[in-house]
Amino acid sequence: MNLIKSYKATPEPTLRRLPRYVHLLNKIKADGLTEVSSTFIAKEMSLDPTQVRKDIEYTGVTGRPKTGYNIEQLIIGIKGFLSWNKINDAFIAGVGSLGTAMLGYTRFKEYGLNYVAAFDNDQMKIGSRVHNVPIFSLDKIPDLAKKMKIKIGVITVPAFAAQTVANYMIEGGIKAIWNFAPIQIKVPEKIVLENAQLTQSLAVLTRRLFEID
Amino acid sequence: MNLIKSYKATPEPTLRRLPRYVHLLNKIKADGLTEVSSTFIAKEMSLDPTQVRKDIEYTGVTGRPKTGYNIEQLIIGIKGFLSWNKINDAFIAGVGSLGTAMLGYTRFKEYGLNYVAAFDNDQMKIGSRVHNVPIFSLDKIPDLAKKMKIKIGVITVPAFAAQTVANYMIEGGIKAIWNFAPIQIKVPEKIVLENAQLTQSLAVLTRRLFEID
DNA sequence: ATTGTGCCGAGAAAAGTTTCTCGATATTGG
DNA sequence: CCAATATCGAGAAACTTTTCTCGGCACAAT
Repeated sequence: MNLIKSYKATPEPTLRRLPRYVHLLNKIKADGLTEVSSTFIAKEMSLDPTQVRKDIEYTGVTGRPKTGYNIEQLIIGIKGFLSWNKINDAFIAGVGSLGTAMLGYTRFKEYGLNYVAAFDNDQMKIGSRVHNVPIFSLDKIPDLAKKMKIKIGVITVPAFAAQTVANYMIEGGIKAIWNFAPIQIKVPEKIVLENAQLTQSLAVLTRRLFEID
Repeated sequence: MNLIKSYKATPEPTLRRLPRYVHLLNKIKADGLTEVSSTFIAKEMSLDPTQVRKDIEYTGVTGRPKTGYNIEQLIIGIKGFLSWNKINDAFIAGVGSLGTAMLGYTRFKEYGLNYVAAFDNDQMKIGSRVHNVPIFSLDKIPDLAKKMKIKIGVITVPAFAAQTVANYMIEGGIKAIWNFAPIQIKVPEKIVLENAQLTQSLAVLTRRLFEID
């Protein structure tokens, strides 16, 4: 047993389910309910009730026999566990169609993500604003990231530019990279790299479609 | 690879890694290489070589001792396994910022995904085209899907409209739904539902960022 | 107050996934 | 040709995640 680690890393499947619980909870809260059971959540999401309870256990939220969990408390608990209850300032590199859509997606603030600066190599874009976020040249990333103590960097540039951008971010002290470019980025071990290529999800869809026949 | 094994459902983690192999393989193929080993792939992607071999085994592609896998053959094999080597016509419902970005993302054709029609409730949009794809009213989905024998439906409408759209798609005989709306959709058991909310990926990123401290 | 029911939470079991070990084999260099 | 080496692929082991089982508790109805 590792002494430094007081808690064990949360399983990735659990982390991927937690936001889906939040979505469901927001909805049933809007319907006027205040308490919810693992059984109910499981039925709504086609999961096993025990699995729901185990997932919730990771967040530290506790329920009560017979009644279940307090919805409000559960939402706050999950969001807190994911650091979504505070503002996480972030940089985004690449103001193409995906980058612009990301900047325009105001709901991200519900998840604590706040874009404070965007970066692109297009001279036409540099100096302007998209959805009220200023656009700078890509090579300004290291300096600005250091000054603003940014921890999260989002990469929405084309594949060929992704590694360069990632290097800029790491140089600027960014700790977590959300990579949307369809390429494998190399980062030092201590940097958190989350690949969010749509193709990953598409692969699950198209293969499962094939498997059901 | 025997016949029984090919009927066994592929693990989801494997399916999520396969597209990342394709991205890497495309890159090293462009660099001029023709053969690649599991060791090399593993190093590039920070994985275990055995895991890479097991993943590839699912696709049916075989390698040779000492040299490894033929890159071209491996790309074709993975794509074929994911049904990406043929055109999969799809509908997309919701022509907002995300839907528009999806329609503009021409690379999807590399993955076999071809949008043949888009749907929205905005009267201003209906009848026009976005990225050369015609836009129809949402309630036209069932009829058109039946006529065109569409199997894949993409949902990029706001949460409140997602279930209605999903019902239209199912009514139209669509077999696989790629849901980007931040809500849990209910579908019959035989329908493939893949949730692609960005928040899932964001949750992994923000929690891991917290855990490294 | 008592009983019945639904649910949480802990621990065990089962299933699934990743990693380890090793034999066989293709290729390279002496 | 032969030895050295890198790699695949199969099976076993280790690890992780999911599912099962059950004891205890809160609440509701009798």
